[in-house]
Amino acid sequence: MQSRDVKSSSSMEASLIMEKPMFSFFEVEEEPKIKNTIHFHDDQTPPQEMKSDKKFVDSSLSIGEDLTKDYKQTVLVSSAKAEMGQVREENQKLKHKLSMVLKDYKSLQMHFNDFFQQQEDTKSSEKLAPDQEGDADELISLSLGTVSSYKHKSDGPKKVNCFSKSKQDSDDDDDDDQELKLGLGCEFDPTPTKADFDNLKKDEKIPTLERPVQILKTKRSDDNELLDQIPLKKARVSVKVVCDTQTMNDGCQWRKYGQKIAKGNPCPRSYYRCTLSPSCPVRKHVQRCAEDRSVLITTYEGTHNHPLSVSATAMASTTSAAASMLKSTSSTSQLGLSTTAATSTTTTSTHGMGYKSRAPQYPFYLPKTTISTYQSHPTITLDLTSNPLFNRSNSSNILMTPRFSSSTCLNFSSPSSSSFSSSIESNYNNTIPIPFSYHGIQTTSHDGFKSNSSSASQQHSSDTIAAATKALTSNPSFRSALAASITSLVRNVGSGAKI
DNA sequence: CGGCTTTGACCTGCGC
DNA sequence: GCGCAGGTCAAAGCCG
Repeated sequence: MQSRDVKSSSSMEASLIMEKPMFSFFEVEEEPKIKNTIHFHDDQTPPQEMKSDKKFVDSSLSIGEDLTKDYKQTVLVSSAKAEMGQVREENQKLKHKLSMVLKDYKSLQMHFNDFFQQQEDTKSSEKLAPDQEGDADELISLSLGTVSSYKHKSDGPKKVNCFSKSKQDSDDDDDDDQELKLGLGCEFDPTPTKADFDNLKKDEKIPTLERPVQILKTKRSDDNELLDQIPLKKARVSVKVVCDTQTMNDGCQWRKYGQKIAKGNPCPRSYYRCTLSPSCPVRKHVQRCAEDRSVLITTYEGTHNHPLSVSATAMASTTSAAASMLKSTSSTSQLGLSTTAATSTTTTSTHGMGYKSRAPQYPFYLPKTTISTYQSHPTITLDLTSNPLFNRSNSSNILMTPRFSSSTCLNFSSPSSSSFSSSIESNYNNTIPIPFSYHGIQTTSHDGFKSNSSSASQQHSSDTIAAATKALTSNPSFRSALAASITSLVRNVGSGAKI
C-alpha cells in the first residue's frame, strides 16, 4: 500500500515535495492526511488493489451503496483540495515573509558595509592628523560587558575590552574593521570549539577581571608603568542603591557562604558566590551603608564564565563595563587611582559625568562614580543613590528612582532581544536609566525626564522614550551599528547558536 | 533529601 | 613576628 501511494502520487504532491527542501519548516500536520485521501482518488482511477476489492464486494453491495461511496470519495477529494489550497496559500505567505526578511537582511548588510567603508576613509584621514582624536568617527564597541571575540580562532581567544579602546584601536585596526560589536551585554561565542573550552579552563586559573589588564599589559608594556608599579588584585565594582530587601535582585543566582562584621560598619557584610555555574569565579558581598541603612552596597568581583539570563547579563555587563573602565582608566592615566586608607574612598569624578573630560572615548558615562583602592583591590563605585538625575524624592516615577525591591532587576541591556528598538523601550520602562553617549552624541532622554520630573505621567514618559529611541535610531552611525548587530544575530541564528 | 543559610574556625595578606 | 581585618571553609541547622 505504502509503495503504491508513492507511485500514484499526484502532481499536487509532487509540487509539495518540490517545495519541501526549502520550506520544510512550513510543513503542516495535515499533510499525511491529505496524502491518504488524495493518492487514491486524484486521477479518478482507483488502484489495482481497489479494483480487485471492488470485484469481491460487487456481489454483496448494491448500486446505491456504490454511488454513496463515490459521493464520499468526491467529497473527500474536494475537501482535500481545499486543504491543499489553504496550505499552499499559507506557504506563499510564509515565502513572502521570508523574502522580506532576506531583503531586509541584505539592505542591512549593505548599510553595514557602507559604514565600514566610511570608517576606513575616516581612519586614513586620521592617520594624516593623528593628534586629533575625532570621537564621533571612532569605531565604538557599544558593549556594556566584556566581549569575548573568538572570531579569529587561529589567533586564539581574544578579549575585546569595550571601554579600553583608545590605543588598542590603533593596535587592532584590522580586527575592528571586520566586525562592529553592538552587544549591549556579555557576548559568548555561539559556537565554542574544544580549543575554546580548553582556553576557558586555562583562563579559570587566572582571575577573570585581571585578564583584560594582562592583555593591556602585553600590549602596552612600554607605556604602562603605572600599572606595573601598583600591584592590583581583582578589580571590584561596587553598586550603591537604595534597596529595601536583603539583597538586590540582579538576575543572578547567589549562594551565601559567609558573613562578617566589617570594621567601621555595624551592619554585617554577607558574602555570596554565583551558583549558576560551579566553576564561576564571581563573588559579591553585600553590606548596608553605615550612614544610611536604606542604602545597599553590593560589591562584585570577577567575571561570569557562563551564559547569563538577560536580567543577569544586565548587571554583569554594567559591572564588567565599570571594571573595564576602571582598568582602562588606571592603565591610561593616573586619574582616579588614588590609594586611600582602609575603607575610605576618593571621589574622582562627579555626578554622572565620570571621566568625561579625561576619557572622552567612553561611550557611556555612569552615575556618580568613585574609584578607590581597598586592600590593593581597585574598586569602582557606582553610586546610584545620589545622582542628580536619579531624584530619589520622586518615588512616583520609577524611571527616576533606583529603588530596588526583590523583584527589581537592573536591566540595562537585552542581548537576546529580537527587537532592538523594543528592547530599548522596555529597558527604559523598568530600569535605571543610565544615560549614554554614542559617537559623541549624548542622548537627551534624561534631560527629558528631568525637566518633567514633577509631573511625569506615563504618556510623557513614553513620549520621551520614543524621542530617545528616535534620537538613537536616527543616528546613521547607530543604524549602521544596529545593522551590524542584527547581522551578527542573524548569523548566530543561522548557525543554530544560542543567543 | 537537597539546597540554602548560619556561624565559628581557619586562612591570608597587610601594616607596624 | 605579631596582631588585625577581610575573606573563605565547612559543619550544623533550617526549610521546602
